[in-house]
Amino acid sequence: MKFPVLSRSPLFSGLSDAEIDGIFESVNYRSRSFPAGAVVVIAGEEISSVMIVLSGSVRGEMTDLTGKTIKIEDVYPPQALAAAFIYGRDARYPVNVIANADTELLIIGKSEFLTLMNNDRRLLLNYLTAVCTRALFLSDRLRFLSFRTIREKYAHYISSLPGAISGRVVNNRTQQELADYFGVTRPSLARAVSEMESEGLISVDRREVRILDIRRLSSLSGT
Amino acid sequence: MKFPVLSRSPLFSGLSDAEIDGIFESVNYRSRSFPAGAVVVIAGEEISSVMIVLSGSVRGEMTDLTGKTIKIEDVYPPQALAAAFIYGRDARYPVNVIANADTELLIIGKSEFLTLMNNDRRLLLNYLTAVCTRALFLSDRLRFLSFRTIREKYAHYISSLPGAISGRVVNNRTQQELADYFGVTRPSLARAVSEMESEGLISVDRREVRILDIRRLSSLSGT
DNA sequence: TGTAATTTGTAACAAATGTTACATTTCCTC
DNA sequence: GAGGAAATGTAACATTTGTTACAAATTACA
Repeated sequence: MKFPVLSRSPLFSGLSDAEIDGIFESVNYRSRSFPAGAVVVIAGEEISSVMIVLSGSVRGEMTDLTGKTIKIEDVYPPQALAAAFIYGRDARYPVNVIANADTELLIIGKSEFLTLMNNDRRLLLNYLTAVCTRALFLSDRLRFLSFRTIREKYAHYISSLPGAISGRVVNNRTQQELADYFGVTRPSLARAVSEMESEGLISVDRREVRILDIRRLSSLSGT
Repeated sequence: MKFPVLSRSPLFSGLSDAEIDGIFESVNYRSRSFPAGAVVVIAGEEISSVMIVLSGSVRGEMTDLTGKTIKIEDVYPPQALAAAFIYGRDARYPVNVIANADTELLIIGKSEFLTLMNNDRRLLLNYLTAVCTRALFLSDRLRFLSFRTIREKYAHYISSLPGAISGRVVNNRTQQELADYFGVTRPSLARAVSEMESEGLISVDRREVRILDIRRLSSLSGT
């Protein structure tokens, strides 16, 4: 295979190795190597192609006006860069992308990739699944972040777990995980939960949470 | 035309009326009418088709455990319901959907619609553009909501406006709009901005904001 | 089963934001 | 230019969350 790593890429899932190879016979592509530390793309640059990490890894980084940087996330093979944004209106990279190590990228033009999807229904569905799943994820995160108080977030979270109607749910996340998910600190979450418990809204035993006062609990998550 | 309203749908943009009609000759679809107040879908229901509002309108609504509802948004013709979520893994409607008035919906199966996109590159690009643009929007909102303080949000917002490097930007939003965008109250935003001004970080004159102390301003938006 | 690592509970204080209310300024339209 | 609407500035106080620190409980696993 030309790019063996692609056989475990969700984008090419369902395609045989031979089929993947076949694609790269017919399509225009190029690969580029970047030494460790090299700038791959600059934030604000137009997204004109699909870029897939073949080896090494890259990181997304934000730069403020003084040049200080904040790392956002790492991208490893065989993931694509900013996959969910590619075909957006005036799509631009939201962050700088820097090579963590010696890295090789596979680059396919947007329009070329569109043709590929047009020709292979599986590829199309794979990409659509990736983008839509990302939108679902972002939308879900947004919902929790837009609740004002921690009580609201927690009430909503508990209410959305399976079994909420029966009044008994199982929460399989640690306080820390949940706090990160909500975008708050762990002690603040613990305090909010413990207050709700002492007010008789819920009762918590390990991972099991019982909903004692549905009405008051709900009046938190709905305003 | 069978569904004249579709000619001004972004999803069918670039297609002639005759072409749109042609599509509905060949594809399996159905339309359903709902009287005002009828439940169109229930939150959690699997998304199995593309649903486009042809006439009337529907609203997304969340229900808490006691049955109290919160309106999320209205969907008018010729918009589709939960368009960005359709092909997501285990995609389900995030909210209840209720008809505001007598409403007619055009319903096309997911797989049927996939075939349509497979057969028409313009349709495919239109849909991809819609989904990716939505992902960009959600990601942008998320960025601002995940900054802890209002100062951070504001500093980041100002820094992202064109002209920030020159130290002089134009903010075309009202305080109220910006406060909503940040998910905070207007007086709180006003206070934060006025404090930053009195500390010599920025100076504000109407819509023009001057960045006076880049270093300290940046130390806010990056941690 | 015992021990170390992880997770949770809690407290006191600081910081940030929300709430409410009202005065002032700017903008729009006639 | 006058008048009303919209937007902004500001203040006092309540509420919420963050921060830091430490003890207790639980879990993982040797």
